[in-house]
Amino acid sequence: MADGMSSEIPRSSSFSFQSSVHSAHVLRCLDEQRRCDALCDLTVAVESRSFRAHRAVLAACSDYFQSRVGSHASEGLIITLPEEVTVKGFEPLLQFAYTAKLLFTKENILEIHNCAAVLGFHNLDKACFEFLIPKFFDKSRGLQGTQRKSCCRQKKQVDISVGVTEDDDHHGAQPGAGSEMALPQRRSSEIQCPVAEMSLEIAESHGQDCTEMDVQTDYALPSSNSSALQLACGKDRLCLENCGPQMPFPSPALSSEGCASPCLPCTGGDHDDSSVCCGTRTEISDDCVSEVAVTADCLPCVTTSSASPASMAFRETLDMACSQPCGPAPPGPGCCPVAPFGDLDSSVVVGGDATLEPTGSQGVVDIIPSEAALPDLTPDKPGPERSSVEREVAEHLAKGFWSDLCPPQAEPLILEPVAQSTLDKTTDFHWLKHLDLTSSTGDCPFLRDLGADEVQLPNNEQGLQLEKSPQVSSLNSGEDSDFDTEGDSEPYTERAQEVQLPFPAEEISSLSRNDFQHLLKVHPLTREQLDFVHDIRRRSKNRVAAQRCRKRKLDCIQNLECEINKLNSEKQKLLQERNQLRISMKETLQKLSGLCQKVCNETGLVPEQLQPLAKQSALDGLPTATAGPHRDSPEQDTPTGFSVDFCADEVITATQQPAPLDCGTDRPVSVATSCPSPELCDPISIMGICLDRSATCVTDTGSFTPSPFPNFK
DNA sequence: GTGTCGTGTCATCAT
DNA sequence: TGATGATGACACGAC
Repeated sequence: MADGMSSEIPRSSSFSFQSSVHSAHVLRCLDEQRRCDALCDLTVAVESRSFRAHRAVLAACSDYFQSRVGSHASEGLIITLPEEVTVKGFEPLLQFAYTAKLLFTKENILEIHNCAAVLGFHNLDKACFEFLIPKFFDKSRGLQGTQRKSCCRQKKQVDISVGVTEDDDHHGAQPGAGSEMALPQRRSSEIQCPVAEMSLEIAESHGQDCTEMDVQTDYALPSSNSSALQLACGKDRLCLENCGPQMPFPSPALSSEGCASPCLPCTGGDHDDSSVCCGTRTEISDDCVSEVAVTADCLPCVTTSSASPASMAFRETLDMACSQPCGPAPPGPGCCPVAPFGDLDSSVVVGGDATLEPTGSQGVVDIIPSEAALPDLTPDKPGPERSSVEREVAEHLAKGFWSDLCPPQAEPLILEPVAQSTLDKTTDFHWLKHLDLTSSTGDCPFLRDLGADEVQLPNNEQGLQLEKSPQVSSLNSGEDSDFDTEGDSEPYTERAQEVQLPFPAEEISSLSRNDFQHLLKVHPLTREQLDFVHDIRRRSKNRVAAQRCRKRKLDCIQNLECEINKLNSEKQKLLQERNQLRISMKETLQKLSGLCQKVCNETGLVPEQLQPLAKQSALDGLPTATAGPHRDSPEQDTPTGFSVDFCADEVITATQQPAPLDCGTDRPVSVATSCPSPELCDPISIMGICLDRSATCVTDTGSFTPSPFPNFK
């Protein structure tokens, strides 16, 4: 952790894990190929440098590239990036596209951010600025007893409750004391919090003084790698404002407790003066004089309250990004998987060598998803079908955020003794128990993104009452609800009434395993009731599993279709390349033929006489660049005499190809392309080939080898 | 009437 | 050993 931090998204399902491993492997291979310039079909020109890459990779994670390469099928595509994109900012993004790891430091973080905005790296905001930061705060849950304040109050400053680091062990050991007590020590220490770094960068860019850095947050952010960040953020005051005024809260409890996601998409409503829709608001100080708002998703929306040149420039950059087409990215803006390939384990490495120098100006950085920029997230536009991968990621995001944002103590469950003790062991989304989602499950941005609106939570009117914490583990399947349709629930309800269940039938399938067992313990059931309960539960689980399975199948089919298209385009490109090589070879042979004829005319020799001459020249030690190891083998003493094995062993020799070379087949291509370079080849031998073959080659316009894949054209 | 599609259910296997 | 998830197969209803 000398200069970076990393965070990975945990995987909760075997499918997701396997996919991530596969994706990671594929990406590693692609990255290797990119470094070797293998199969690269795209050249990206940035400033004075050029980067070779695979268009599919870049298009997969960048709206800009998707729009650019989508309409270009020609080979050798060269994309010159806008001036706003710098090498400094683009190179980490390119690495991010292949490795899902973003390496950035204080020096280049803003450039990366700008480039990401311009290029539409819609994953970065979620992967880094929205996802990583809360993850860093994970261990701050240890101080849940400390101060928690509403994030939706008018004054958006709440003291952060982080402190697991050694530093905070000293300063934050006082429960309830909050971070304010430790602020003096924190301010002068090194900062490694990326948000704080960004804020400082912006503040410094404004060239204004900031005598006090207030780092405040509204909640304890989750973090899996928090030491350095906590050290940093614990030394600053970071305000992560997450609740927009139009963000309805699931319950009054949540409203008061400040439960929201840092990347909540806009659900509609007007934007008030704060422009805080549902993004992450990083407030450095109260008296900041400038605000820079950046959308959390691919399309930034800038609201600048000052005319600071730096902020204006930043805004212009982001405005340009706004103009970039988001493209028909499958997940759509704002709902992209965290990693470029969605299922990849998203690791974001944060360079942490920055030092907090409280000399910057006051600045407010709002990371706000604009409503206009998130059309797909509006309720009236449900958007495309979410893949299981996206669902997994969103669930993780939701789990990571909401579980921390909604403290368990806020709404204790009736089943609390068992549920809480086994909370971490279960695989269901028990974290949702801490939420009061009775108002609308769509209030969770991640789940709403997945169509969780369709989930109807149990409406307990009898039996066991879980008034404020209904079980919604059925959200595990997203929109799949065990009783999502009245037609399905009626038979259960009727049957439940028949067997006189002491609790709602809905809970049978909605409860987690431990809760369910506890429920059975609490309510002694008859054999009939027990059978019914188990049957309901089994079928419900299986129904959900079947839905997931089918979704996965569809996703696989879609992925395969994309793969086929990709391979098709790749094949077309290779065919064109081969055709050009053939044309080039023909031209070369024609030139050689002409030269040979000229030599013959001048010397009065016939072409056949040149063959022994060439042979003798070679045997006499006439310089040939790459004489093959078996050059002196008697096999070369053939009537044709001229060998092309000087290029490489794998090159087909003339003796091994007694039949006349047909330029319309792969053989000439093999000869031509196997030769490292013309100057490395024996010109006399080439001339011999030319003499032997030119008659048949020069008139051939070339023909393609029949494809082994008839459908791939 | 028939084919297709979506969905639920069962059986089976793996974890 | 039981619970759970994944998945193939089948049935059924809607269109």
